[in-house]
Amino acid sequence: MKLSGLPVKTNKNVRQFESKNATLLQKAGFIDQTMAGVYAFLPLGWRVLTKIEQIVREEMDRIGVEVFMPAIVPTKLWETTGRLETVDVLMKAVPANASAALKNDAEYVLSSTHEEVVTPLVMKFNRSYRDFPFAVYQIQTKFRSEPRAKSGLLRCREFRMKDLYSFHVSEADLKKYYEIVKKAYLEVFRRLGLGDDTVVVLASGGDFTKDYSHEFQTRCDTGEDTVFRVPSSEVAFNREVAPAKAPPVTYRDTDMLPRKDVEGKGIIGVDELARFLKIPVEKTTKTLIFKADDGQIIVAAVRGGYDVSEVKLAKAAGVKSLRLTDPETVKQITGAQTGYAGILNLPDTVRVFIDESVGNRRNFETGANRTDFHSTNVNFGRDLPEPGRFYDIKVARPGDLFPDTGEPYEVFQACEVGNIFPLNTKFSTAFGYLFTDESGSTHPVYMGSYGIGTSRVMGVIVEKFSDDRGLVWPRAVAPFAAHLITLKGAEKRGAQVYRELTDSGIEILWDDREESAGVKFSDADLLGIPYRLVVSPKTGELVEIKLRTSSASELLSLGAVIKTIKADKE
RNA sequence: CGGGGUAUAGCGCAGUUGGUAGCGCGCAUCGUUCGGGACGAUGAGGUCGCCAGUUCGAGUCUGGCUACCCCGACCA
Repeated sequence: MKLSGLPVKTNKNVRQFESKNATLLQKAGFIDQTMAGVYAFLPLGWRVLTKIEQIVREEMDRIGVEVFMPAIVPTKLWETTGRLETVDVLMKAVPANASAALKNDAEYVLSSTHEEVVTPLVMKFNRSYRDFPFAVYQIQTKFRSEPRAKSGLLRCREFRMKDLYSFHVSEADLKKYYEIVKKAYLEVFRRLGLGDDTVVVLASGGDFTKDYSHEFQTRCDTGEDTVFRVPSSEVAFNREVAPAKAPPVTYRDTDMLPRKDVEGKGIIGVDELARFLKIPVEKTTKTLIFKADDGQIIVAAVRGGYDVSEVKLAKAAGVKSLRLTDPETVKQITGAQTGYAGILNLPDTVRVFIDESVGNRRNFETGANRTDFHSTNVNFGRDLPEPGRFYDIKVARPGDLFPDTGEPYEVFQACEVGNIFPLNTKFSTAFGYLFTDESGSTHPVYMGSYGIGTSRVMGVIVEKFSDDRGLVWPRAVAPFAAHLITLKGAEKRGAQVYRELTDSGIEILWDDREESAGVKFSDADLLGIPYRLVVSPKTGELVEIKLRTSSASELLSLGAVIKTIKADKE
């Protein structure tokens, strides 16, 4: 392809965004922002995305069959599963004006995922145990009304995703296939050049399952997830579910001191409180009061500096969901206004969950359950009974220990590039998808769903591989294998080299513009194509070849250049 | 959803106490350059986000809205 033919130019002066991918991809003319979280893919960007998706397609074709489902679907399907009301990023398409409404006043869901489409689809055809297992996948545009789109391609409202759905007669068969998908995904990320930095992470199963789901997380400082990896094993957790043991407190109190109730009006929040009481934060206790979906009141306490994990707390309490209670309920339960809740003198009617980080401390602080007052030098066994058991209901933080082995976690930021879910029978039950077994009786179908965010992967690759001069594409996803620059005085030779390279099957981008050498070189760096070839009056019958990742170039014959580039293919 | 910032030429930005709008890049024409974002000359290009208001007069002041960017997500 000739660069002069591209209807897109690089832009020397684009705005600096926080994320490299947003800045560089726009500077190099790979994408263009239409609105927050919505981008047009320009010729070079589209080629990259297509390459990423082709790799995904090749690996998915080994374990499933490609289909293409609609993006706008009837709201009824989402009513059937109850998710029309619960998925908080779901968007609708509605008539834009009165005359459109007059002709067709229907509302449609803009799909954010396709369980609601694929389940009724495949149940039309597959009802016998003989039809199972099977899996279908698609690569498609998805819509999610993110409250805050950000970081270029990493968090979009409209984005590209590969979604695979599998169907099974038993949970055991689903689990077997689930492991096959896991392997296929790791192969995808290896081929995309992300293999060394992508780990399988245990995450919350959400509504679908009590078990963990699995996320594929790529190390990336711009990523929004925090991964807690156990150094001595392959186990890693998303922060939201990482089991955590707090490190021992660092202050040393040996004797119990007399308990004091200290007036501290308006002192709310552990940092302010610790300063006010002149005690370390780790001596304070944070107490939160929740109401479960079934109405029961749940009091949760963690050591100061920690946050309560609603996911862990809900699991420990055996409830579906939790919400912080309103100030009036707080007052009823603690007898104090919001801000002074503690674990002393709580009524028997509430369930109390005390995190293990609260234990093993002498003379700690807790809210006095009395407006304006905080209790200090509190001790279990004296001021309140030793709890029957301590829980793990805190959000893990760096420095925490993996409870099973006691070793500190390795903690890093990462970006979720893939996610696999055992759906079990949630959707088959909602849609009444039953299969008939050998004996003629019917059972719900077991399902799994598996996603890879292909446009997000493109952003992650930029975050990881770019440098201060521009993009650096791994060979497998680069828009072209080589970038040919012809300098003034070598136009004829350049055209000949271009033709021969093209004929040899190498994907080549030819900068045939009448620009200065400097512009061409810096654009070549910016576009980040793996090989740079230069033909100039100086190179004669030879061609200069240089890797984007290296500063050393060499002069080779055209034949040797072709050989070198071809030999490097994956 | 809460907080902060921004909105002026295709892009990035400046614009003083309110007085009729500017720079750089890019674009067009000509000339000189040509292995690391070259230079000179000339030129085109703007309802200053939208709606109200104050004023003789608003890019500038006031109110409202919208969009974009950043930070934070009920933390007792």
